[in-house]
Amino acid sequence: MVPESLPFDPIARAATLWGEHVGTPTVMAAVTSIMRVQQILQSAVDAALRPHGLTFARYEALVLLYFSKRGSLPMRVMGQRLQLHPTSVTNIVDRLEADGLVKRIPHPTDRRTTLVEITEAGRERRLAATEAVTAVDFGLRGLTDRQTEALTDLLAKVRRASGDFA
Amino acid sequence: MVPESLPFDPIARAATLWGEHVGTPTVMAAVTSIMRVQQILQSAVDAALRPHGLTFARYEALVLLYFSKRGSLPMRVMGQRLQLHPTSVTNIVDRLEADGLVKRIPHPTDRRTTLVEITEAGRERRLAATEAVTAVDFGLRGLTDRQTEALTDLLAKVRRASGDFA
DNA sequence: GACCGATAGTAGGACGTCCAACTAAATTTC
DNA sequence: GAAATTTAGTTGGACGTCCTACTATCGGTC
Repeated sequence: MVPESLPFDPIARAATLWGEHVGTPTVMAAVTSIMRVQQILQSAVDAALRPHGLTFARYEALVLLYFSKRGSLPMRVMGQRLQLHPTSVTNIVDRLEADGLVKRIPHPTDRRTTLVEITEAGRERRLAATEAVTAVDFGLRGLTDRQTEALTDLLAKVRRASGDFA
Repeated sequence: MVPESLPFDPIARAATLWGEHVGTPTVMAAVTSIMRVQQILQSAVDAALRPHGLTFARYEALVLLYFSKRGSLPMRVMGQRLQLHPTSVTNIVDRLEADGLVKRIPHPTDRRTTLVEITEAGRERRLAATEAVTAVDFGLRGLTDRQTEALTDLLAKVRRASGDFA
């Protein structure tokens, strides 16, 4: 989440904080930009979802379950797909369940495993929320399709160099 | 913060979650990549700072104060420079003060204002922490200098289109 | 000089994320 | 087949972020 108002030039932040003091200025500018853009995106999506009583994290979980074959997944798998710590999954499922959007059901054969199943209310909520998310252009309208692809490619290089895509 | 292990291909996440269901696939791939890279960077910096008893947020605050002219700033200004909600500044300063790295002092003329001043211990901590942060290459070694600049430029376009750089 | 809106900061609460430690169950090892 | 190891999930605590609501103070207006 980011403050609603941004009463200054964020570029000044990078200069003030990093300048030539820490690391390569070029690198730090990129780091700061990524941090900032992520904030912007997160904020935009959360704002769109708030009227629907969802956060981005919970929306992602709902979408994940919706598009799963059986409408249910083990919590462990949810954590893998959403790149979340097991405790974060517990937290999110707790809240979704409290809202009646999903429910926990025991795994038929593995008693360690808990399946999370999307409810009918959850399906309806996802539909409404998706309309809101679709209406957000994610502030990426500043880029052409080719530039968007270029951005993704550059970020993919970073991820690869960081051992992502394990 | 991000889980230490990432036992799957994050690209699959974008496909699973978004596919052609929400928005333009190209755009969503970029969004997902930004979210992910931010996670990676945040995680790398936090890991480097943990041995020094700092988080990235607190480190930023410390650096900001260190490079200020008088070694002190009003909390309001800190919030502007760091793009943080006033309550987040309160939180961070609380913790830094508890560690003896900064201290609150009253503003000489405006009694509403609280100045936050870096202590000697704070200066020493910043130095040690900066060495740790400098050693992190932020996973951007996957890019050449030119590519890093290209990345920053693309992100700047996004920020501009989103009304950043107010 | 007395209001009254704007400003600085804090308190309390929600949320998402992590880690460490724990329980329960399955799997592997011997 | 019993013991050790691994795996699934939860609990409790820390942290950072936000929002709403509040107090204290400043400044401008009348």
